[in-house]
Amino acid sequence: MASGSAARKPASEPLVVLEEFLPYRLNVLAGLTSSALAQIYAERFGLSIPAWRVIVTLGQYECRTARDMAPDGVMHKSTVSRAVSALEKRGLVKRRPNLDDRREEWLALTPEGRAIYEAVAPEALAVGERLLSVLTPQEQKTLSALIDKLTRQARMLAPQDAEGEEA
Amino acid sequence: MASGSAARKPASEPLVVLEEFLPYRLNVLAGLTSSALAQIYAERFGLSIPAWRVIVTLGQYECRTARDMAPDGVMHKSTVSRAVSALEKRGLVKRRPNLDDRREEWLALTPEGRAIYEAVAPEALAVGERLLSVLTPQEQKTLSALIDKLTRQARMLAPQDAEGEEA
DNA sequence: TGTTATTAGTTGCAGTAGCAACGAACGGAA
DNA sequence: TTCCGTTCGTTGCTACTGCAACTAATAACA
Repeated sequence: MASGSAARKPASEPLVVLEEFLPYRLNVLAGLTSSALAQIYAERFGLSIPAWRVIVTLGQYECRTARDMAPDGVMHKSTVSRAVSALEKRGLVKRRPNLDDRREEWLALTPEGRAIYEAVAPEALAVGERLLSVLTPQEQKTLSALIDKLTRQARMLAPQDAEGEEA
Repeated sequence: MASGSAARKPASEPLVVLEEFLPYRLNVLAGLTSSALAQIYAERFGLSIPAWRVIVTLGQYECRTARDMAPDGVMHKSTVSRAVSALEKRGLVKRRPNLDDRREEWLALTPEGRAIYEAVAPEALAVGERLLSVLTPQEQKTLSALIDKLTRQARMLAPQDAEGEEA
């Protein structure tokens, strides 16, 4: 009886309280920040998340694809491959064969690609700063250290590399 | 010239350093923890992430679907709908019409569903604890508070609700 | 040298996500 | 009651993701 009030009443022994479960909370937070960022690079520049990462990486260095783009297994190599293809098709990235090792190819931003980079990057940074603005500088340092610790540990617990999905 | 050494050399003015960019790091961490968790509920129990969330929520309360399952826009309602359908088909969740409002339906775990819940939950918790084991209790408290702060802020910056994707 | 293992990158396939449109049911106001 | 706006939930469509299999090139070793 009293069917209505049973809805939110906890069951006898809730083994996991989702709202307190760290992986869940991390995923919610990561998803929200992604949404905030996606507004910028997706809606306004037509970039997917992998494409955005490629652009930023190439804006930072001038490196080669796949393994360099996902050195820690953050992106799957097929993901990188497709992102690069798309960017090349749009004329934002250029491939150049590596004569020393013809399995791989050097990637670099074209002038158009760099223009986009220089337009997106500051806005993305601004979002990051707006996010962090609720933390004191000290808290930001602490957070950074905690994330590093957890990431190291998570890397040990995860299959071997792999990433993606949510939880 | 010296083409090889240019690969990792930073460009003149790297506007964004991906490895230091908070949204990126959050996503990497969240992805890694998801992978660790997925090993359990996906490979061993055949549950998708949304299904896992539904199971846990129903193990915690005895609530109704969709809006209750995603009160903060963490999951899209279509995602919840499909997860529930799949779980119902497997006999892990049962629907019961809500006579007070026939738009919605009450959901509850079946005995089989609860059995799975009681098998998965402790293992998932263990993964969470193993993750947190690299932090002191004090650090865990701090982290929790920081995540809360950031989540609140991110919720303000994100479109309106929405979630998903990565970055 | 030849043989085998490893690595960079691509692509077919299948599963899954979100969006948007839809139907059904409710609530409020005239 | 009727009409309009809102909400719960489902479903078609499309796009994306990861996996696994594959090619091509290199490395390691006998």
